[in-house]
Amino acid sequence: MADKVTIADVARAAGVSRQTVSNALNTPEVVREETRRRVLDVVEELGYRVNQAARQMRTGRSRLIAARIDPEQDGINGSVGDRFLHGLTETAAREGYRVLLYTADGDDAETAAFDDLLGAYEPDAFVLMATHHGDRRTTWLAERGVPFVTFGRAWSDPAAPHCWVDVDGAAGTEAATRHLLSQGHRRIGFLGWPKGSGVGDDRREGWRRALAEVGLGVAGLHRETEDDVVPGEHAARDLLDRDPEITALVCASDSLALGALHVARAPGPAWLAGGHPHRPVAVVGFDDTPVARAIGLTSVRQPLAEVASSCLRLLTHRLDGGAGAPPEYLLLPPSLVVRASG
Amino acid sequence: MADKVTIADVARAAGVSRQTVSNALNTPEVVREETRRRVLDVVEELGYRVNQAARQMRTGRSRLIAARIDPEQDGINGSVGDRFLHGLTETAAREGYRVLLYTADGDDAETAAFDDLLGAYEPDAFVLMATHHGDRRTTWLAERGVPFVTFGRAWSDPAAPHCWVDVDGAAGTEAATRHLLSQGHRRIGFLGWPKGSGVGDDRREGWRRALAEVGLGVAGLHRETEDDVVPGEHAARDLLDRDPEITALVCASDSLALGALHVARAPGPAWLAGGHPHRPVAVVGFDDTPVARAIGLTSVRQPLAEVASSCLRLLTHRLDGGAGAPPEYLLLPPSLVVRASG
DNA sequence: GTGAAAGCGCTAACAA
DNA sequence: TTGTTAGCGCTTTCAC
Repeated sequence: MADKVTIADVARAAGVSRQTVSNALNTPEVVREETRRRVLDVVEELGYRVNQAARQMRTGRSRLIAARIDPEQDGINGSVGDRFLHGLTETAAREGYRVLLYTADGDDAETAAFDDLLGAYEPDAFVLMATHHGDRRTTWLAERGVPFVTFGRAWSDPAAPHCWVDVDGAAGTEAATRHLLSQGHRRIGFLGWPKGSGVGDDRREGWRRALAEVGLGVAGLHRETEDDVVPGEHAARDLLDRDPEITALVCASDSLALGALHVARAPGPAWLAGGHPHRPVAVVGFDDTPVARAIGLTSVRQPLAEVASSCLRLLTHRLDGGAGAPPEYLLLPPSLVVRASG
Repeated sequence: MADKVTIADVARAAGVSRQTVSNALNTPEVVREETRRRVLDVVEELGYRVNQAARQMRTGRSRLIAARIDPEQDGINGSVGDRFLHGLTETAAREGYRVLLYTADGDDAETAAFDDLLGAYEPDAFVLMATHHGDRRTTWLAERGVPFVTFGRAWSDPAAPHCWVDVDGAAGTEAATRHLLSQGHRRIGFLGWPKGSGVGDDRREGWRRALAEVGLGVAGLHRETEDDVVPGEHAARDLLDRDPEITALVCASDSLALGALHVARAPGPAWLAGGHPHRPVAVVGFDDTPVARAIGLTSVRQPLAEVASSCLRLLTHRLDGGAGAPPEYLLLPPSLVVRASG
């Protein structure tokens, strides 16, 4: 283990007091240029680094940001969270923060994790993913005045009572639908999640809007189901069977889109488990997961690195600057990645 | 922010000294049963949690384990690291540790990250992934006496100079090859990475072994290439074009396997970008990524949750118990997930 | 079995 | 502009 260099060692070597070293590092403008240089040189030379634990005891700030790592659900959508986490870790490091991981299954388990973490490691803030209606996590944190941002808007309270960053899902499905319209498709279905989920309703809305813009209705053109491959396949089959005119499907996720592809391709490739010959139908997914890339699925891509850096920016702004300022929020545009499937 | 409950609050409420509270929590056997009960009741009641920063200052232990989060490479293989990280976080929490994330691009950047982290947050240990020949990270840590485990054996020094957990890749490809043999395939090719990578050579060896066991040679039956879809496709085409008798391919990764599938299926599904009609060939991948599941690719699965928990067990054993004990290591068996592709 | 004292490394407040 | 003092919450040491 490398021998620990403390602020006292630096002070001694530079011939100043410990406090001056601290000032040179944390409040440089208060130290004379020459002194500052000398101190920083010694810091460099000795390889001194401030000890977080000691600093935390004094300042009450840990420079730790806590984030949950999801169990991969179906493994397809899971990649979204992982890309986000990566972006968060990178941006955080640049701002002098580190990401602390935790797991939790459900809102209540997660608030319990908050409690644990705050008691022990005292993270300065939390970054939450996948906000939803009636999210108990945000109220728990807000009640206790713990700083946090969410990836996902404040669905329950659109008046934005907390910081959030989100991607405009409706704009994504709208772009997807317009793309299909421009390809000549006139009867375009939608595969989504049961009503009541903010994200799902938002994505359906974009599709509806794009059709409405060209005077098309949506009656009988959509199905709602659980977000997984097999349910997606069933829903797609049902939809296509009942309406022979449908030539394209917009899906709320790549999982659903993959299910749709199982029935939408003619002839279905035999090795695509459960594939049944059907008529050719264009399919667009959502999230641009590795699976979409692998199978040539057109998909709506979320700018996850940008979402992550924005989350961190809002957070540091709040942490380092005005804690009293009104919460900020940010809606980022997605992009459409066009591939062979549509 | 929840008001902080300190050990002094607990001591006061329980009518004992601070020290007794500390003992009741950390050295229960030294406190009288009755006192211990009373203290623990108050701890519960007040929601007291030891402050890590303060404890760390005293003990020098942070109960933090640092691990790298990878940028998703091609997005396919990336899922391995993410599943591993998840397992690590879950097991760590059960053992009273938390996972601290960092990113780094290359060995040298990673050792720089070690230096930063050790100076500032003082993680108790590191968990490294993807060890390789001449790994500068392990020597850096070993030289400084920093505890660590690796997911991936000590390739450079098989005498096991450090703790590691790995999956028996050769056993995986051997099982895959045997499976294909049992299906009647007699001429089975291999798609892998350039020689010299520990993992790649290991996986090729399993295939070779399985063929040797039934008296088959490997001359002209393998290709080495970069671990990505397009190179995999080219290599597969080359191999299949030159040897018309090959009816099955074992691949060192799902990325390569996906590339192979682009040429191995007849007729290639049109929406699989770049697909060219070819004769039908069975394909087996490695890692059982979400992509494998999505496209029905038979693949070798690594028990990542078990790898993660084993890593943590070796680590805590070393951390809490004998730091002087010889390094332990563990080779876990993979399993074959059979799907439509082979 | 329990309590008092000391100090880990740092920085806020104040004094020089 | 620089130095001194104090104390964050905890546990190790030693006295009782």
